Amino acid sequence: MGRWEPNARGRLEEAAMNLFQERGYDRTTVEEIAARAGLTERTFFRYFADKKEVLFGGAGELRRLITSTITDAPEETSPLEAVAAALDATAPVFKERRDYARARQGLIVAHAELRERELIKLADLASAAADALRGRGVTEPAASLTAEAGIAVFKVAFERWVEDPKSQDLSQHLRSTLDELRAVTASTGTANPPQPVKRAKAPRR
Amino acid sequence: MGRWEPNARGRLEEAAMNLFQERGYDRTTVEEIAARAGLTERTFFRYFADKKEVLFGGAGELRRLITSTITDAPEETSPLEAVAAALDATAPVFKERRDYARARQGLIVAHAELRERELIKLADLASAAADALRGRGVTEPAASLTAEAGIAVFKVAFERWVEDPKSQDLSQHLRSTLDELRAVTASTGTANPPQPVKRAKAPRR
DNA sequence: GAAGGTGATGGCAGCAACTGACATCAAGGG
DNA sequence: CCCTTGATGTCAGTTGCTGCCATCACCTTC
Repeated sequence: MGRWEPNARGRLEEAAMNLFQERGYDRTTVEEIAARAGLTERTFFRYFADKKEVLFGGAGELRRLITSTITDAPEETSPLEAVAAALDATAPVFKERRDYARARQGLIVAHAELRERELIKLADLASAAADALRGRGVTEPAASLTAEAGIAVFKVAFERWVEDPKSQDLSQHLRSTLDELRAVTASTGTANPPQPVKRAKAPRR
Repeated sequence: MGRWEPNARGRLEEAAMNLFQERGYDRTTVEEIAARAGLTERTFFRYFADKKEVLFGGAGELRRLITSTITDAPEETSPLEAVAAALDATAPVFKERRDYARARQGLIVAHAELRERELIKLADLASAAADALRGRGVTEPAASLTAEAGIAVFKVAFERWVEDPKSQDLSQHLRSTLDELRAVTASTGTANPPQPVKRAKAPRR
């Protein structure tokens, strides 16, 4: 297959992660990553579309997990429950690599460019979930909304999980956050006329 | 103030938008933008952190609008309602520039880098909304979740508004989408006492 | 009204991310 | 043993972006 050692992609990912932690993300050059992996810069860009992408290798796996979980859910499962089950299905992936996930998240929150990439990956997961819901017959406004709401739950729950000093399970965070979403949306809902809110004055920031 | 013509920032934004539509985003160079605005590349980067940012000049205004609307909402207003009012407060901003908003959105959906930027701007709005909610005494899991859910509503509603051939108001889209969110989250819960859900459907489309 | 300060702009050099075109090498098949 | 194939290397070039310093317009101040 390859020319030299196998698993070039994995070597690049590992070299990148190590270098990012040693010198920081932006003081690490792609050439250095490639060199540590025993490859060249050009080869790096054959495996990853750009420098950021080397930190998001698992996105495809998550997408498949979510899609299949929603698709395979029992027919009577409600859309939101199906999405919740899909998010829960991803929990083990993170549980096994909690340290890696933490280190990675530390990098992401510290670099706006990486946060952007993370957000588009999450949006992609939402899109995949919406597709899967439509495959179950959920009609359009509801499908996208349920998927987006699910991702919102995931974002909040994941953040709390990473910050959680005691290793409470991600699944538990997901469940309680979902309950919180239900509570927050269930309250004084007027399905009909949301009266125009009178704003006081110009933003005095 | 300036050296020559005033409003360098505005000239750069306009030149950029025009060039993006003429040649496309990635076949337009920053040097060309600056030249059309009668400036140099170096000056462009004094006004905008990077090439993408020239399309997101209004973000600060939106942020202030959302923050002040939530802060100034009557005390008895529920968190979700306050967020909904804040989103609604942004509608006029888009209404006045519907054509610009459409053209801009066309560029954004066509370029992943711009979608990333848009997502982080939305996340920033969510963060601002969460801050404002906390300022009203909303405790933490709820504040972030309500803000994120609100942004999810905004994303879906805005998308539908842009695609809407007949110019239905963004406010209307926001309202119906919020109702849809309530409907979708209200159904068969887990920990919560699931109340029998009888809900009129939001406008089906 | 001449001197000096200030803020915006230009000019230039340079780095690093990324790309296209082409050469080269390892491995397997016929 | 040659030839195909896929992964890798090499090289040149573009572009986004930054640091540093000079320059210019405008304003203040004496």
